[in-house]
Amino acid sequence: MPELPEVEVVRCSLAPRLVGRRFESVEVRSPGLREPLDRAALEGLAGRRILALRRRAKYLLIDVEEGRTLVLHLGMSGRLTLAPAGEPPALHEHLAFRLDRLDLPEHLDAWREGGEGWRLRLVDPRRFGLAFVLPTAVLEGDRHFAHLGVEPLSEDFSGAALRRAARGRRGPVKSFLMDARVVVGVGNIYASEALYRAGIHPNRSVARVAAARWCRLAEAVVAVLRQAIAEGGTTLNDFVDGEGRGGYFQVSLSVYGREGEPCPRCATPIRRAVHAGRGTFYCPRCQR
DNA sequence: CTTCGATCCTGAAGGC
DNA sequence: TGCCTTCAGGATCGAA
Repeated sequence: MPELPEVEVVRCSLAPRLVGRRFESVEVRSPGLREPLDRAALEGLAGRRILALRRRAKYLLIDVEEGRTLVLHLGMSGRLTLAPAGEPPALHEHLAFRLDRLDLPEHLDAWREGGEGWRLRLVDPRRFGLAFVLPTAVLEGDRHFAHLGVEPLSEDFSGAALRRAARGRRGPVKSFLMDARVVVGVGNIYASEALYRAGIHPNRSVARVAAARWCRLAEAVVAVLRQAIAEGGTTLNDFVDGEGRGGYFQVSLSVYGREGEPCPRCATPIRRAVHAGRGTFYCPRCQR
């Protein structure tokens, strides 16, 4: 489900409601997701105040007091949302973090609704997600992060950076764009969309992409990701932000999921192919 | 070293 | 209506 824009949308929606509060208690309701859950480490977050919400690649990072960071990954089907503390657990609710209550004037205290406070919960039917705790200071050295490439919305990302990373490599440019060692956060939806915007055929070998086209591709990646964030992410099936609201970018998708529909630019029917087992959508006329 | 395919899991959708 | 197959936004591992 979530690629970079969706994780960013979750982060932005939750940050104002989480930063400054404490995890009052932590409930670990499943033995594991993609990896076993460290019950003691997660429960050890109880009582700590939330300092910041950050993102690295598709990981959401929740920094808490005393130098710890809760790392969450939503996998394919994960949802991270707020719910009233008294609401019964959802199906596949693997983690629940009960939040403390802010001492606000009553007319400002939305948290007072229901009288029981709120909880942050991770629901993930397919259990492809991750949840673990790391010391904040050594986060980047962890095996989940050590190999990751450049952030596409950072200043370090450019056509030149892509071209450099492509040196000595082969294979289709679509697989290259989805390789987290090259650039992070670009998943199956936005890889198709960025290649369409750049006019590059997904099957083109990385060895045959000219310098100017690497620049167009980098610009297309940034434009697609920024627009998707602005539109609240892509809700194809089940993506929602921290408040349970869906996104709108699915309306703006040019090719993804549109096999047989006319290309927005030239009306040629959109085609579907498969790269590394994943569906790829493209216009055979606009993309070369 | 890279690249590809299989794999973890549930649920939605489509064919019959 | 119901049963069966196929496919899905990610990331890792082993094989070649």
